[in-house]
Amino acid sequence: MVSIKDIARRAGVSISTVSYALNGNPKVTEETSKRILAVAKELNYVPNAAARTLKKRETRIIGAFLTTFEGAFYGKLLQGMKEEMNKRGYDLVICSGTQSHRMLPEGILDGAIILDRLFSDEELLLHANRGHKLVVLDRELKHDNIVQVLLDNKAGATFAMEYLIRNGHQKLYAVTGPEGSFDSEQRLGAARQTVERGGPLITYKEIPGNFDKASGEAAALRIISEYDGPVGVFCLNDEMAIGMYQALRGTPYRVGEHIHVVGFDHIDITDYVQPRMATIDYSERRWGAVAAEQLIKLVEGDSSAQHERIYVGLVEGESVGPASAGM
Amino acid sequence: MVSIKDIARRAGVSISTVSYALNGNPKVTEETSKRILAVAKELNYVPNAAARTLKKRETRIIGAFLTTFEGAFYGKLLQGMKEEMNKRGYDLVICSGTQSHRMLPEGILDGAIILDRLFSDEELLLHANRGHKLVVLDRELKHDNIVQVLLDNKAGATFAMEYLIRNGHQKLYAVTGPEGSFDSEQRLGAARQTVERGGPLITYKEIPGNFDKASGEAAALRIISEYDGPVGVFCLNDEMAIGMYQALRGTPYRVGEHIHVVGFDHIDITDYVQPRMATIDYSERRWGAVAAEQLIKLVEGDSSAQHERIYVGLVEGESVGPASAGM
DNA sequence: TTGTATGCGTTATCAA
DNA sequence: TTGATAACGCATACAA
Repeated sequence: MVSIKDIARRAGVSISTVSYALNGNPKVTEETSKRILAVAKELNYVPNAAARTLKKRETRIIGAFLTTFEGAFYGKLLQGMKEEMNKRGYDLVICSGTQSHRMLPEGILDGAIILDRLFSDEELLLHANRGHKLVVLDRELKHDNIVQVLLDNKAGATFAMEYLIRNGHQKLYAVTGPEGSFDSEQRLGAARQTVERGGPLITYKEIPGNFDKASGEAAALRIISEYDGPVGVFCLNDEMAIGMYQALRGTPYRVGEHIHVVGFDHIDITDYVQPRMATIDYSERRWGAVAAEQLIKLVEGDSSAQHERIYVGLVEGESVGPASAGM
Repeated sequence: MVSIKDIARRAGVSISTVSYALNGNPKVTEETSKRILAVAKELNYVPNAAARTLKKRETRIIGAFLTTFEGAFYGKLLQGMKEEMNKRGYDLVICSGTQSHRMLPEGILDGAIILDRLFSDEELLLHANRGHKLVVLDRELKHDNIVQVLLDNKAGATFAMEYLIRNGHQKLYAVTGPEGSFDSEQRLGAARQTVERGGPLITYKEIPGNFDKASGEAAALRIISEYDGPVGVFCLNDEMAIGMYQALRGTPYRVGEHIHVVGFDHIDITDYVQPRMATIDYSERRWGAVAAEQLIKLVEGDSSAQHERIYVGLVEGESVGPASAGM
């Protein structure tokens, strides 16, 4: 391994001069600097991160923590984060699993973005108390070192339910996400509120789901078994709505005619299915970028770091028609 | 920040004793050790990674490099890697983009697994020459510090093409992956060989694809436009085969009757589509685990580290029927 | 069994 | 403008 000491010897200067030159400090002559840089390149010098970190107490690496690498993978979200980070001179690494949590307190990461319910509130607060900077995307958590960047789930769920009601639907269902999911609970809360405001004629049932295709299929079967006229179904994510489409394919029940469906997330496939699926849209990429931006502010001590909300919108589709259509 | 110095002071011992105690060195008394550990816990001590790394020249962190976080994301592969790594006391982080390459030479990573054609051979060899340990999943590269863990693409492609030929197909197509893709090139090579061995009656065409759904759709249109009897199509990955299914849905051409399709990868959806898709199967998880295992061997200087091949198998499906079916 | 002292590679203070 | 030196937190050879 080649260190600044080697460069110093070779260039006939002291290590401090080398350090200055490598860091572009103007105190050192253009001349010397040039010579030193040349020697550095010649020797294939690469700075040692551990040494630098030990001195400067920063790594310029940010970690994003996920529950798992499998399944729906938030690709655009991570990509949005990465691009924003890189733009600002930070690197992003994706981590998963309890074992990797150590990287935060050990000082390998300058900060972390959390999208992992298995990372407990208590542990996060512990890290925050030790001075580590965090952005949470999956919970509400108050601390000076924690910023929340949350999806506007309530607005989205309200849009979805109002869309069904506006189309005349009075028999409503919601297919939920897994227990403990922040997104699911927020969406569900707003859905219930919208139902309450909808008047006494509305009936509303909740079917427990899991945010996966299988639970959407199961929900479809349950709805069919109870069917006695057109219903409006708010699937709390698109994945389950797709499952519902698939389960209905072999039956006499048609989406947008008998079963009216709204999803959430606007995943790619919703634009291609027949009939086109109504869903709630937001920019995953922007979500990531905003999270990155706020975290870097926190890390750099910029006091303008603050909680952010990611806005959502309704995408209409033929998966929802007037209630009269299925009579 | 609390260091071993603080613990030493508080426990009334020297820092070396603390260091010994924390590292479970039997030289220190049960007594003292207990006291020191208690103090460490009380002060919420966490070792400083930078300092430890500077001394020991290892981080116990491995990086996996991907081209992008978006799109098909090798979830099971990464999960397989992660589990194997964790089992052996290493952490895995996922990286993407040129900027993050620095982590290898700077000593932040003990080794890396490469699945990113944008990481050039030259750069990899450079790192290997500096003593860094690598496992490549996406190319052949010879170096003492590099181990290859490659899918048996040739066997897979051969299985796929032979399956079509065995079913009597003589008009064959291959829909390729993007240019420069190692997997695509290997599969294509084996496909051609199989065709040559298949005899003079066979016609064979290649349609350039991109490993995505859209190019599968495009390929379907092209095949339809040339249609004059049943054809066998080897899509070099499942994604494109799914695209082909979709494009065919609105046409009079049926999969497994007019257009006979084999994919590659055995992604989940191939089991659910109608008709069930024939494809080439392998364990992504195992691929990851084997890569992790070999890399750790390299890192730890175990000379038994060696190139590995991940075996594949044919999954039959109704997407391929006898050639006579579509007459 | 415990303590003293040194060095890992870098940054940064201070003196020359 | 450059050089000598201390310090970051830890591991470890050696001394006590």
